[in-house]
Amino acid sequence: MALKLDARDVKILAILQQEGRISKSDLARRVNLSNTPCWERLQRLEAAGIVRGYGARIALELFAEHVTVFVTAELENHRNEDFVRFEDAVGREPEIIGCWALGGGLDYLFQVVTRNVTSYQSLIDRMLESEAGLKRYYSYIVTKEVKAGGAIPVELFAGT
Amino acid sequence: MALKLDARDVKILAILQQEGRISKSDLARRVNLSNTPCWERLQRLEAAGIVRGYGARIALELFAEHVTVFVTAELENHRNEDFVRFEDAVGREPEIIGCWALGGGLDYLFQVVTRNVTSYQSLIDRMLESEAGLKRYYSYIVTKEVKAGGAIPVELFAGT
DNA sequence: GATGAAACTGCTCCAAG
DNA sequence: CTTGGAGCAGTTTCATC
Repeated sequence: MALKLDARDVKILAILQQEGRISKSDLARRVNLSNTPCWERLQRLEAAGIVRGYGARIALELFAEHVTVFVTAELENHRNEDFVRFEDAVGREPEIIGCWALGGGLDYLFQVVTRNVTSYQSLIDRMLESEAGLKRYYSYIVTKEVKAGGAIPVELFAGT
Repeated sequence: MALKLDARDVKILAILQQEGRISKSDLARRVNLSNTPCWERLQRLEAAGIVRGYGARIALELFAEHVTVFVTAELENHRNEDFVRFEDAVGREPEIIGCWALGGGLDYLFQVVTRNVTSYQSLIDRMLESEAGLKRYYSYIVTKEVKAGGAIPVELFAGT
């Protein structure tokens, strides 16, 4: 690991995950530090890339019909270049908002957010016709988001 | 849908998803608006709950060993109260950072971030022994995050 | 919608303990 | 690590076009 974090650093991360636009003086108060050292800690965390950036959480359901689909994928071949090609294809599709390589029988799981099942099917057709190397896939349509944007439980990793 | 958004609102959302801590005057410049009307739009978006909040993106891999696991779950029973009980159990576990109800044969998919496979197994044991109603599950260990924290492609939903 | 400005709050850096 | 503060930048509200 690049950096050793103490409990205060971890608390800073936990707060920022939930309240990314908190003012730095409020943040300092929340971790029982004065302004300056808290600011320096945050600088270090950002410089080290541990805080990768900040983003707004958007409630898409409030202004647009859409579908979320999880897809398990198996590739035709399993040479290194096949994985690279598939991952490039995934990177080029903005509707694929997450993708994970898996151990075991399946190669990948990815998450699609798109307008409707028709546009979902277009995406899959594009993946099949391109050189992505997708062999078999299975689609799981999401009917309800039970828990989303759940923060990483950074507290679990304090002092590791 | 609660609110009608025009192309500028959507652009504001797209920018805020990626740069949640951008200053409001910079944001105004980016959408070719002056300070005041841009600020009013953002107020409306936040008040309507479309901007749900802001959060830092954390690079956990830079400071802690951890495992990510996706789990498909099937419940013992399928009465309304069974779903409620399971979803409550999910809500109580901070290591479960995402959970989606699925159409088709499987009931749920959820995502776990935890220290190691031992702590993952503890979580599953806890779910099995509790009244969550978990019958069958399958674990997919993540070996690589190919694409994560991918923003919702809000541009797709402009003018809907 | 644009502009300009006033009053305020917060940020960044620095000095001194 | 603390406090205090100087100078600056960003925020929010207002009045005017």
